[in-house]
Amino acid sequence: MKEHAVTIYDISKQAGVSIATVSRVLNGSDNVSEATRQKVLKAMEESGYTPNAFARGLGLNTMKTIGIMAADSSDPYLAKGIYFLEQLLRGEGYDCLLCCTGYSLKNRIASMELLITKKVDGIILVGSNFVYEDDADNKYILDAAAQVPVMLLNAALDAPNVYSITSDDYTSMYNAANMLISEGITDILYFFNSRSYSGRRKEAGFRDAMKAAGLSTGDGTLQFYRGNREDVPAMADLLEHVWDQGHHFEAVLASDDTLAISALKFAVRKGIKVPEELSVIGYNNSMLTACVTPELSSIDNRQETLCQHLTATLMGVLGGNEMPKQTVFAGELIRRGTTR
Amino acid sequence: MKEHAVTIYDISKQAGVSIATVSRVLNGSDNVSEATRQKVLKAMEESGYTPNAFARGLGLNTMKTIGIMAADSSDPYLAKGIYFLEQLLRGEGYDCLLCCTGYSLKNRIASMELLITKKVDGIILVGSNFVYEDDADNKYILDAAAQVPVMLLNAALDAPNVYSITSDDYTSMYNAANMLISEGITDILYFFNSRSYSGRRKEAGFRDAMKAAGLSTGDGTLQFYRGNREDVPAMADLLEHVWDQGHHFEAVLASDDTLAISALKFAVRKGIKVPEELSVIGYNNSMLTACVTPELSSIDNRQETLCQHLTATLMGVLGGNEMPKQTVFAGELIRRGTTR
DNA sequence: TTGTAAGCGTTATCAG
DNA sequence: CTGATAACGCTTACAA
Repeated sequence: MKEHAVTIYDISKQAGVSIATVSRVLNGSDNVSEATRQKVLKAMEESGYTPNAFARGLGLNTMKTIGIMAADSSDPYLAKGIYFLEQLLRGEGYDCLLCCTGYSLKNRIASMELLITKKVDGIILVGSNFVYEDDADNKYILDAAAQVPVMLLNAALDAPNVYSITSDDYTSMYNAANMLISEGITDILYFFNSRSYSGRRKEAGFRDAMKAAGLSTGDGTLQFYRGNREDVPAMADLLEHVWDQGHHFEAVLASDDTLAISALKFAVRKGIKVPEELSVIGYNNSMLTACVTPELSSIDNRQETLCQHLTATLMGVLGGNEMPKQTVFAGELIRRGTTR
Repeated sequence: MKEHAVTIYDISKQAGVSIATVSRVLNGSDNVSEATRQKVLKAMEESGYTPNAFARGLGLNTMKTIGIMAADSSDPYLAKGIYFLEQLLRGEGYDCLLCCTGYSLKNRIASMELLITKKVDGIILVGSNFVYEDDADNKYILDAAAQVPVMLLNAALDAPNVYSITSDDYTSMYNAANMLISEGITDILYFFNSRSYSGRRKEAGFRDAMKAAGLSTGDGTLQFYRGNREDVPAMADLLEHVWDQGHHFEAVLASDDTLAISALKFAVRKGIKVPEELSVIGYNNSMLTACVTPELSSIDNRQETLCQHLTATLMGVLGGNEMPKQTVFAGELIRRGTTR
């Protein structure tokens, strides 16, 4: 199982040329006569030669690899992003080194260093939770950016060699709240589970829409869920608790489809009719929207578009071009059965 | 941004020792006096030295990387597997190169070769869809196994240097069907969307349970869904169509949670009560089970356990130990609200 | 305990 | 168009 691997020397011998020539045909150089090229190609074919990626990496100082970091690659939303990115990058000839970092900063710093050590050509941070509120905590991003370009999917940070691609979460949430308000709904519960960069943008959008309509956002209008991100029943419990405390609401505007799904579960428990008595809007427009009845209205943040743009930008940067530091795409509310 | 990288030579000079010594402290060799070790460590610290991974890879012929292949890393079930594996492998000091191959054999062969070319230390195929019914189609796995160990998560293939870790899908499905039958349910619809290795095992389990009970599995008892794996409404359409054709059923036994969810959607459309008039059982025990009301009964195939075992086995193989070629774990039906 | 020097398999720079 | 030959940065016998 470990025969002596065939190298460029073997090929050069077998084809009766120098290793330089072999290397040339390997890299598609023009300066090779068709005759020799064929000789070399034939030798490669016959001996089943595969160039050694490490040696090549050493020479070229790259192995065409991009590091992808995500808190949890099984989170449906992040998983989609990773999937799109992997496909796109592969199309550009790059492989992806995946790093699931969890949510602890310490872990993230370690992962970042590891990727740098492995000499990836660029790093993509998938998910807004990588950008912290406290600037000091974002130092690890700047440090990495000193070595390789860092791309932020769904988060923004203004720093040298970091590029941000985001959906306009603020406006999306503002518009969604506004739509509810324009239907005469005033008791809106804002349900969220993250204070990440985009989490804060969303929240601001909601608050501003309420303020613009002269509505209060006091006492329990915003509910933060801090438990497990997959535990839908626990989320429903929280809503039930709020309701039982006497805080009734006519709509739930959630920062995530999972939270919105839990509102539906809550409604069933309480016998509240959706959407007649309760409107529900989620975020991310994930496959979960189709899993429930009625189907969930949700804000689509155009992940695939963001990923395409991110990849194109990264390729531009790696190609030595000047690229836009921040790009923002508009989101869109997809209306389904949980809104009137 | 591209200062001449600091190498082992710089350190050796700065510490006043040879590069061999530097290399020794780098690799934690015993044969270094504490005094010199400190000198070297200090030099490294001061100059912010990071060993070049490519050079090291060239010398050691490994970069401690495992290739992970999956059809679609955003499929919730596969995503979970990838997540567990990545965590476990990182714990062992390995990084993961992710390859989303889709379902076409051609693509898979290419991805496989690519991973081999990049000189990964092992390859993990996540998902039973990598093992085809026609043995000739599995040649790409054997070819890869000639170079590096290949691990199969949830699929089995008997070949040199390939190791299979599976859940006993046959028995799980057999038992689930049996449970329904023992409750007096005879009109069971088996709803599936894959003819992969584990897909075939599940189907066989269902068929055998029916046969053992003297029940027929003719005319439409098994329904194959061939559309998009996320399109729940389309799945519900199929069930509705079957029902409207006059084939009524008292239970849906699904090969996947998504399919089971669609049965719930179908039931709501038709006003059929679950579980009183219709029992539903899914497979994978994913987070989807908690998203619906009533919550979905589902078969847990112990992904995390499988992943742990897979990782341990792979580490054993890489360590040169003899390891079991095939391991089977039992699954378990988690009963929730969609079964009586 | 430490140093010298020979790889590891490419790429790239020069001459020819 | 082609061939020597020097990097690339590290590991590892083999000497000392």
